[in-house]
Amino acid sequence: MKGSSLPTEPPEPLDGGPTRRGRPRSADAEQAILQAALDLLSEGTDLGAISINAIAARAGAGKNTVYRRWPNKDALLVDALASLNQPIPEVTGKTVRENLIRVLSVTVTRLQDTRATQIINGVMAAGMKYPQLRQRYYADVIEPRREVLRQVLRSGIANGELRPDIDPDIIGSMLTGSLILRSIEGTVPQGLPEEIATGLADTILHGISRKPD
Amino acid sequence: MKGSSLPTEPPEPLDGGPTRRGRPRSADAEQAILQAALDLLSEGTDLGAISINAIAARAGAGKNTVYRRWPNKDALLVDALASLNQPIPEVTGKTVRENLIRVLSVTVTRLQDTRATQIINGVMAAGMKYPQLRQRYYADVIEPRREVLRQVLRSGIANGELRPDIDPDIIGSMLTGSLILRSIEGTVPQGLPEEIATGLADTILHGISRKPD
DNA sequence: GGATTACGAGACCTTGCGGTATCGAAAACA
DNA sequence: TGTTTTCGATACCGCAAGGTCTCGTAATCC
Repeated sequence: MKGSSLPTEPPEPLDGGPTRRGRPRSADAEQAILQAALDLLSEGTDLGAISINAIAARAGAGKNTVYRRWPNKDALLVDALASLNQPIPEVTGKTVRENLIRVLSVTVTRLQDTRATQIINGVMAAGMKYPQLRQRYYADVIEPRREVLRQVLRSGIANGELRPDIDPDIIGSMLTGSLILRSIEGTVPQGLPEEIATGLADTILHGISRKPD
Repeated sequence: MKGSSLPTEPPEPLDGGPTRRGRPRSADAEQAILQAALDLLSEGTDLGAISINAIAARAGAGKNTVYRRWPNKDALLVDALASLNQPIPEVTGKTVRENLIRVLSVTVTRLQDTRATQIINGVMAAGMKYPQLRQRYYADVIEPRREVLRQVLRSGIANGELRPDIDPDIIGSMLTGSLILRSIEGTVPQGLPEEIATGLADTILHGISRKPD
């Protein structure tokens, strides 16, 4: 199991010499293959069960065309997931509450998309079998968003809106953990993302205790 | 893929007639097989990659001995997971805070056990490939504990300790979701379970906003 | 046109799986 | 002792996967 983008990859110059002799590689085929892999992922098939045959067939490509670009299945899946990157939410609100709601709304919206949740579960399912894949998904998709969340909390501490003794990591894990858990369980709340985000934000901001003493 | 404990299972009487003719089945072998399955699970291998061959070899048993007891791999894994059941925490505290800390402490302790977390991740990884297994794990292990948590919260609402407008399900998902998420990420906090539980409980009870206005 | 490379399709090989069958030995009962 | 059942081990079957190779064809450069 070798990763992609290793220096030892002769069959993927595509850029080195400006002069290529024969028929050029089809960028369309490349995209079709990546898209087919994501399609299969989003259908809930677990990672181990996705076959190169199926990907090639779905993409209308030959297995040859796949293996000319990626050395093995792992590398292909890693690249497919990497192409999922989505814009990170901007936090331009005035208050921590506003920013929390904004960030959480994006996450809720994302999780309400069946395709996305299936892929998330699939990646979780990758377990140790595809450690690179999971690692990369975390680094590329999860972590940047959690960092935004942490940043919101830290700035809240800095400007005095939040208690200074809280741990942004823990708060972040409570907020996103709640959503991730419900995603895993298949019980993602289906209301308006803003309302759900608002509920979470207000809960974590003000707590659940009746007496604010 | 058939489940276990179906009525249609002739090759597992073991109790019916008090008189069995030949050599009796070895209870040791049965335990060894279940234990071997759990061992492999706890080593992080994902469920799909655990083979009957490996289980039998690890248990020092023949495949025959396995298939004489379980009709197929699914049934064996389901039984293996079922043998993991642990006592549900009792909630005998006076206040919601006490009970929350107690319940969460048990969960933290459990997640701090590498073996348990590996198995949890493995079950998550089962995804749609072994729906029965995941279903049963949820029903037998996860759900009873979440129900205890919900009960604590509901009683807190009933006796006025908690605001009446909160949703116990959401609060529960924030608390356990935080821990599950960190378990998945491999960043389970390693301090004293009581301290970690206390931190979570107080956070959710009093919120993070500075001014309790 | 000729050389070269990529194309889709699919045959092909090896590997490993779940599951079955067969082996001789061991443990119980009659 | 003889019968029956289970034991561990292993050969075997059918299947599906990853990966390689070979087709005839299409696109690009010289």
